Amino acid sequence: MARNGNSGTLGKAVDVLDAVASETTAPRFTDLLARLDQPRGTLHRNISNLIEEQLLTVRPDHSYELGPKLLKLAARAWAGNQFRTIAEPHLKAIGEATRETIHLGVLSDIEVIYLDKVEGNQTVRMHSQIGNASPVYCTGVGKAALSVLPDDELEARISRIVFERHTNSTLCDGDALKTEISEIRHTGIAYDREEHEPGIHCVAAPVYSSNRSFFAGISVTAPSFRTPMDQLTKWEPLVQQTAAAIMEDMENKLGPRA
Amino acid sequence: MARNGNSGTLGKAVDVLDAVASETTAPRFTDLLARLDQPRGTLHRNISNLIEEQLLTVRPDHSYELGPKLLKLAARAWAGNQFRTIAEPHLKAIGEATRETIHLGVLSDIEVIYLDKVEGNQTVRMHSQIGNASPVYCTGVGKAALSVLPDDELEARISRIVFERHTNSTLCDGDALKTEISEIRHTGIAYDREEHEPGIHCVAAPVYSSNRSFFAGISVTAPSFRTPMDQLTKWEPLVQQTAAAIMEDMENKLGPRA
DNA sequence: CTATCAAATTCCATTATCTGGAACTTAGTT
DNA sequence: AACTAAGTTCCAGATAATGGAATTTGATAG
Repeated sequence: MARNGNSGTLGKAVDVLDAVASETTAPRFTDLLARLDQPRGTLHRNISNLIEEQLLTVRPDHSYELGPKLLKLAARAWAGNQFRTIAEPHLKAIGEATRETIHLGVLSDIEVIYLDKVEGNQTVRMHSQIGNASPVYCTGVGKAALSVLPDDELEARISRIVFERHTNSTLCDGDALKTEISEIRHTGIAYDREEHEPGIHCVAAPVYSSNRSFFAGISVTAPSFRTPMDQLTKWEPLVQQTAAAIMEDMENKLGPRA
Repeated sequence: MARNGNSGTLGKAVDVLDAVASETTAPRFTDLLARLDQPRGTLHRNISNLIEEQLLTVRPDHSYELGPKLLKLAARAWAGNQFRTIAEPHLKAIGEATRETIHLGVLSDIEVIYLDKVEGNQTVRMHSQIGNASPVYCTGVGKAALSVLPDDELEARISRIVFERHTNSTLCDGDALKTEISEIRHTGIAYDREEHEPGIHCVAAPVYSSNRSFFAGISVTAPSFRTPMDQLTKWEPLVQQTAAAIMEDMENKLGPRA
């Protein structure tokens, strides 16, 4: 559980933020001390610096919370994100075509971070998902993005995964995942067959640019009781076309050279 | 324009993030070099470290963009934010009562960072505002929060403001602002009379806890063509009651001691 | 295709900053 | 009031950041 060993001063500081972020309940000093093997003095000063920068906040009971400055930076990160901006109209289009939820996610080490979400049904609050990170191995976008990675990178990342069972369809070992990835490499389509959340499945396609080492994906997500598997299958071409259209826009807008 | 002088290694790194965030167009290395007086070598390594931590991303044309990791951290920061969680039901309630847009913002130096937003009319995308930072001197929430600051803090912060005219009602000097703050201190209500955006005005009340040095505010925002000033005036008690209710909840849930 | 100039990246001896063990202070408990 | 656990401060030593200069890369023009 101890997530440590990031090098450099900045790395240590980010480790602290990660530790605070990954606790479900706001940690106190001792909790962090136990979790991150940084010595007392060091940890204390790292925390003080983070508080100084508004990246961390102290609660009245001496527990720590991520600071509002992160929200400010993230708002800019979201608005300024080039890939997201380019993809946006395409996501809206496929959202209207399918009337289901569309996700745009980018690969970040062994997680998928969602950059955007278009709802078929507009009742759910948007921001509840933006920025959320999910494991690669049990999401459509994650597997799609993995499938376009060069072999050595794929190996390296899979070896770093710590599998956790989310549903009884979750692929829980590296070999099963590798087998599925090689299929996805042929078909160009990835499925999440209720592997992350029971009752939810999706079709996904990769969106990437190898020479920019950029790996992402889009997906159409639906509840399985309402939208059966064969409907997802019918959406395959649409998902692939949308992915292709986004990649084409990227090539054009970013210039054809690497 | 040069925003520099933050001390410590982490401070320098955050300066870089701030610089990238505050440029409207993604800056390249030289742009940052000019903006932040960090020497070439130093800046270069700082940038590399930030990229390593996924807090910054390089675009194909060597310009820099804030990284997806910020979105991940911000999603946690938002979800875990204690104040926001406590305020949420109250915001919903006043949102339903007024059928207008409700903002929850927290004071961060001389800016207001919006923590939450409840729409009267649900067509606008939620996340477009979360995390957005606005100047203190021309927003209702900003002025409300300033009004509950101790005198010395108030002075100090006002002296740091660089006023910029947003509309022709914007208060553009410290004295005008101080005069208005002292009125707000009596009434407990702040207005933004189209001072930030033309056609938009709002009523706001402070939400704070001096002994926790926590300063924030809530506001009801409306387009002036649809909702005239005297309607805002009628909402004064409601806004104050909501603010009071949030503060009471905070006292109860955080424990009465400082 | 090659020359030219600007921008980006690397290098490394110096030095400031971070490190971390231990002593100290504060808060909560029996 | 005494005790225990949690949080904070201190400072000599080690490490990682600094920053000027040299090198490489890349864009633009001839």
